[in-house]
Amino acid sequence: MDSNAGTGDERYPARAPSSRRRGALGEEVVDYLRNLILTGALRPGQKVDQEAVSTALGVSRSPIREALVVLSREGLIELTPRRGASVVQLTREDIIDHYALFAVVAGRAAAMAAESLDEVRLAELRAVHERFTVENLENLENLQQLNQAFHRIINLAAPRRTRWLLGHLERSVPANYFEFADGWNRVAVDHHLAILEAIVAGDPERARSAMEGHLLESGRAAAAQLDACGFFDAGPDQNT
Amino acid sequence: MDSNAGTGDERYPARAPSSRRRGALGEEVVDYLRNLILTGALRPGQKVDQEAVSTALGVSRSPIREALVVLSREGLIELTPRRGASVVQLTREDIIDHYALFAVVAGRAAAMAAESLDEVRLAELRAVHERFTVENLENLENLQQLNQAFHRIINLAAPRRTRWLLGHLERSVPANYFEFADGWNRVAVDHHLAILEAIVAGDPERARSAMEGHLLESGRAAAAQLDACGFFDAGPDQNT
DNA sequence: CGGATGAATATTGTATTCAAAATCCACCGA
DNA sequence: TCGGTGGATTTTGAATACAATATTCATCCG
Repeated sequence: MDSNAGTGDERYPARAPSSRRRGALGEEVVDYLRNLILTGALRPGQKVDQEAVSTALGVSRSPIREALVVLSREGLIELTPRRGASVVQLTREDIIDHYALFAVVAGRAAAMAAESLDEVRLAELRAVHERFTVENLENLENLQQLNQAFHRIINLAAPRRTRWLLGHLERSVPANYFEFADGWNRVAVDHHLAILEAIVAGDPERARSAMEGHLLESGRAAAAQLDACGFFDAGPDQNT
Repeated sequence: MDSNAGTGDERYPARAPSSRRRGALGEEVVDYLRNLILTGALRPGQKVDQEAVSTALGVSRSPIREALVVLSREGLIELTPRRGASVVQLTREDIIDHYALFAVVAGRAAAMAAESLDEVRLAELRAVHERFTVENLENLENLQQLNQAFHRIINLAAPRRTRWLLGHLERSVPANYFEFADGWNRVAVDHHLAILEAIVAGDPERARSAMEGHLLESGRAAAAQLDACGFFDAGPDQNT
């Protein structure tokens, strides 16, 4: 079977202890596992072995368990008492639904932005959009950052709880990993422009529907991407 | 006085080890702490002492820590590395905002219910509403259960991710503890009726707006109740 | 030959221990 | 008197230890 008998496990790529300060080890593990799940490295249905993750990251099981609890709350893994954690099978419907939720919540934020953004923020928004427009389409890293910046400025107009929820919705879905492949950014630029104009015009309803449309489209795009990657059809791994 | 003299801490009421099976101690603690926070027993800003909770519940600190992580994700406490957990100060705006989010998400569920509920579910919904209408107004326990049942049936029409989010939104807010005081149930009955009729009529948009209106009103009612209880104005406790 | 049985093993959930950091407090000097 | 300083104490975050439950696998019985 395995050559690295006992400790190593190639399902869980090892990682340097990381420079992150003590006190956030749990968060570290959350990010690590979330990545593995959302990129498909951990197949749906597959069991998450605490010991294996522990040795892979070189930390004890305590932070691992913390991370598993968090991820179960995010809906990425299922935690069955005494039987451990297993990766949840995300379906196409889940993704579409998730983006639909994202749409209504972000729509709310956009509407508020149209009502309350001051000139400074508007200028920032314009600037970010401008850079987004001219950015080299190959530079995915940058595109993602600019996209996030655009949305973050808008979300600032929303009250605390809404911002909090948007943060959660943003993190717990494969989006970022695939969204900008293909010609999606072309479309996104148009969408962003429509949103920007509605906000500048101070028209809450138009901003809302522009944002909603944008995210519903994003959902379809993400689902298509994931589909192409075989994210869905690869049936649940039976190493339960 | 408590038997555990010396170690006991009256801020954290002791509790029987509970019959809950091993494997869910963390959840137990989550519920325990959430109750203390949402009922105002733990004041905003107050630090949560792991050791005290641990001895109060008679469990080790491991499940306590798990619970704290969960509650921080729910936005009820703030977790600062190396400095522990403290109760978040929920403002009136937070409550209103929270219900507004609840409104748009539940509105989505209601719209879907109007489109897809079958006769069996509709009958259930009618039955629950009927009981809700005639229930003795003094019996808060029952009213809450019927209210939840009503909403649960509707939410069943929504896809998985939406149901998941609704569950979270429902739990992490003081609502249940105060919502039905005063004459609120009178109003709720009317709202529910409007929602029910829209769903029966198969009119998604009407169902959505009825549900949204209901929850926005609920938010105002909850905020008013909490206000009357001094939930907001009692400034942050400085036992940081 | 197939399925039940039960000991051996592995993995989990919880408790306990340990080291680092933060907090507290008495003492000192200005 | 007041504020700063240094060490004792407390409290946290992580590692380890331990007990209970699941899982595995070889054996036995039909």
